[in-house]
Amino acid sequence: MAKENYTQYALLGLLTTDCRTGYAIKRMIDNSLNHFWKISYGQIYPMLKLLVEKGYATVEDLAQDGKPDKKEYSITPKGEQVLKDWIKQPISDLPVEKNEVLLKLFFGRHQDTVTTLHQLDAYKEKLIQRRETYENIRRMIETQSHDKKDAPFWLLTLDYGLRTTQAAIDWCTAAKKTLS
Amino acid sequence: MAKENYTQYALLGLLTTDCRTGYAIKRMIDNSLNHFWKISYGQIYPMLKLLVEKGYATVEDLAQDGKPDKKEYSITPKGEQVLKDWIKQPISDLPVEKNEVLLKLFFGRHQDTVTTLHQLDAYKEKLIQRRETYENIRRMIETQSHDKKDAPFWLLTLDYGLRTTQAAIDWCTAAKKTLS
DNA sequence: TATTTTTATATCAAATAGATATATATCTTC
DNA sequence: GAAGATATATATCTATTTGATATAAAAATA
Repeated sequence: MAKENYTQYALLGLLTTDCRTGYAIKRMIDNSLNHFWKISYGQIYPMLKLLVEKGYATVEDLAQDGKPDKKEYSITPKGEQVLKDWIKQPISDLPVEKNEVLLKLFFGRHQDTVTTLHQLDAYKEKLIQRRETYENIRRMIETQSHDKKDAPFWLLTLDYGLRTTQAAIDWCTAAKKTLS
Repeated sequence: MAKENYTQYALLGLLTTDCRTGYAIKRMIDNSLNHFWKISYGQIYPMLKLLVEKGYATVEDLAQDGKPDKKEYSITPKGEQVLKDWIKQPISDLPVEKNEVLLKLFFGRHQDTVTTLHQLDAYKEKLIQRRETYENIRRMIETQSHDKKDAPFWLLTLDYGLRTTQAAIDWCTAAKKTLS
């Protein structure tokens, strides 16, 4: 059986926001969905083409004087229906989240404790930075007066990122105590 | 630049435990490292071959009467050094953990609240099951008297899984309250 | 004016995910 | 005791994803 094609739905969903070009979609995902999604151009551009082929989106080729062409995409009613149908589908099984730090710690007996503690420090630092990023996104969403319809949902997903990141930070503190 | 080859290190690491066949490695990762790692046979078998080619492991072909051949792998001192060198490397940037439920919730305004609440229920249920699995693994590690050297590290990684899963469960509770 | 950053599209190689094929052994249930 | 299910074990294949690179012009900055 073929894998679920999440890319398709992510793009359709983003076309219902202000994102209309492949570049804008990439930026949006990297900046505002980065607590639960990522994507590459190698996924975006072929998929945008496919969406148009399937009639889920339309494209407007904007040839500007001198500038390179710009393609603005819009979701169609058919595309909106496909998006809604997917959203209401039962959720699939929980994915495994691969974590390099935990993989190293799992084999931690092969290393001296001091080095392991340094790595936990570095990990905690990165997590704290991530938490700050999330706080910034939250402030951005809360201050932007437009997008009133989307905002509550966006804040909920952010809260997920904040809570799980905080739990990971707390774990770092506890783990360091255990090891030293 | 080529991506870090974590598969290599995961296999070398597991060869320092009781796992000696591709099948045993797969089972171990699916059962005991499933809170932070996953792997496919398509990664395992070619990589085991490669480890032998590189001199990081040796293989013993056990042709049993009637039974299909069984290949038992052992890590070499060279392989152990490669493993240790990798473990001590600075950790890389935090990966993005893709989450289907959050992607749907992000586009939640396209759906009625009741359906969304049901999906949050289903998600919470899966998280609770996951937490139970982790508790079971913890009991297994704590009761098994062998592996005294590895046990403290394995319990630390489990604690990570328990804490972040609990945070996600708490988020479900809070999110449902917000939406209803 | 020169350099850097941002906007914008496109493609490629390597790695991963998930499924399937094959074959035997063992365990369970009728 | 036979049938069916589950566990052991290796191998391969396709689709998808990742991360990098190429290209080019506009806009911002120094």
